[in-house]
Amino acid sequence: MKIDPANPADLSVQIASAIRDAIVEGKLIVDQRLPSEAELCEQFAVGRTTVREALKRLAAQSLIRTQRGATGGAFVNRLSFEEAYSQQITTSTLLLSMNAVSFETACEARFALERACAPLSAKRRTADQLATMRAEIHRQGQPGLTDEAFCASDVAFHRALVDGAGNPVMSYQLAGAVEAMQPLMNMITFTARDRHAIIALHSSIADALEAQDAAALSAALEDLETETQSLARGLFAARKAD
Amino acid sequence: MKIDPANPADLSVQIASAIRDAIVEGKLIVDQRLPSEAELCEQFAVGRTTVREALKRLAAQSLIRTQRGATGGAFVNRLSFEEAYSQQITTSTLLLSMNAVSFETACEARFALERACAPLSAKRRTADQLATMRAEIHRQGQPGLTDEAFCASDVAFHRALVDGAGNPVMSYQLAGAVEAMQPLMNMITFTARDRHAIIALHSSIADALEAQDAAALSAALEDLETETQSLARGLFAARKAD
DNA sequence: GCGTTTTTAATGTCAGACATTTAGAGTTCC
DNA sequence: GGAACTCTAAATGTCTGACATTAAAAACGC
Repeated sequence: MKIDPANPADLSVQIASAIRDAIVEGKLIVDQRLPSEAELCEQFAVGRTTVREALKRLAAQSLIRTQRGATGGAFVNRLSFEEAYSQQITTSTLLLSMNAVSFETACEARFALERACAPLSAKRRTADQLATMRAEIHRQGQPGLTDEAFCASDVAFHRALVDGAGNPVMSYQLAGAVEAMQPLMNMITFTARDRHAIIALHSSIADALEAQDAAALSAALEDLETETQSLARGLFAARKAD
Repeated sequence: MKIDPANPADLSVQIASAIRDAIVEGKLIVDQRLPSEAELCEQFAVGRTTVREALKRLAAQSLIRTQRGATGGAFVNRLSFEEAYSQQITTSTLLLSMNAVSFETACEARFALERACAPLSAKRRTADQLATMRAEIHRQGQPGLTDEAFCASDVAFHRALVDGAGNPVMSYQLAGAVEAMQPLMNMITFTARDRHAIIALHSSIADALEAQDAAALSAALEDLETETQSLARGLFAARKAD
């Protein structure tokens, strides 16, 4: 691992990058301890500040964790699905909000991806996941529920559907797509009639899943997308007219 | 934005977290300049080192960028799809390699997600994307190609397919799934016969895409998954027998 | 006016000190 | 001998002050 002092890029960036590469390439393996800050200073011939800033960069990406104390130090972190989920969700959410992605585009992507797990979810969904979905449907029907709570429940419902595929990689990839929709959905105000329509479609989805009928599930998801898109279109058109 | 000095968590983590929340909640908007390091020191009543480490954490997640010079400082960064792609790819790759995800699981997720864009790609693929895919197919057929180069070309082929859906959100979500497969695929040694079979399936995919036939595209993708899975199963079984 | 130079306000890096945490070795007391 | 306690050492976390570097803006000279 070497850095180039003549490189115009910040030293801490170069050091972080060198260590990251070592991790990605498997030269540093999970739970292995990195040299102490003092040793890294010597190795790269830089001050401690610089080394520390490099380590903070890696810590921010969950690539390493640090521990204080006598046997402490920086260790290569096993990136858990949990950590990766939450990072993905923040990134996806910001990506959508900062790039003015249209509701239509985001919605299309989300439903396309959800339909991808339909066959697997139909085959593998557990009773537990089904119960979660039914519970969320029930919650969505309660009077006095705020729009925000309704959307949150919607997200929970869809996450259960995705998790039903029983494939952690897929759950991870879709977490971002599903959760990042919430702020967009929150922009919508749902009338009682809108909610009723959505709840009915959610019920069809749950029914199809219970019957393990992949075709019905896909169809129901498609209907839900159509409904959601037309709902949004109507609302944005009305708002524009104001 | 406040921090709690009594909190056992590191101050720099708390500060980073406070600023991140402000960005996510929209209190700090894109391209807005953050207070200078000195001002942040005062505001949070901590040393400059601490503030700087917090800023480095945010920079590592591409939430801010810094600029030196008189009018410099830290600015809220517009998270571009490009940046998000590459972050997603590193994270996905590490996630798979560190959690001993089986080839089967990863492969299933990837193909399920790719089938999700089949209908859209069939509708929207550009001539350019089709040409890229044909070019990659041609490369894959060249003799003397290393296994690694073959896999890289495979990834390029599939990315073109995904991009064909013309939905940046979907491309972003799938980038991780497609690219993270490469290291796993690299573990496989392809016989000439294997390559021939894969190239034939790639051609069917390109043909279906050219004809804008969504059903044929889905079927071809399914065949490719079956082929890939059986190829891997055969190889792992053989290796185990050794 | 238009180059050139100087100033200035930032971030980047360094060195040294002290605070805090934690494991483990050592010690004491039953 | 074992349990509780103390001490020590090694590591990260934080603070301070200094200097280097960068880049824009202001001042200057012509």
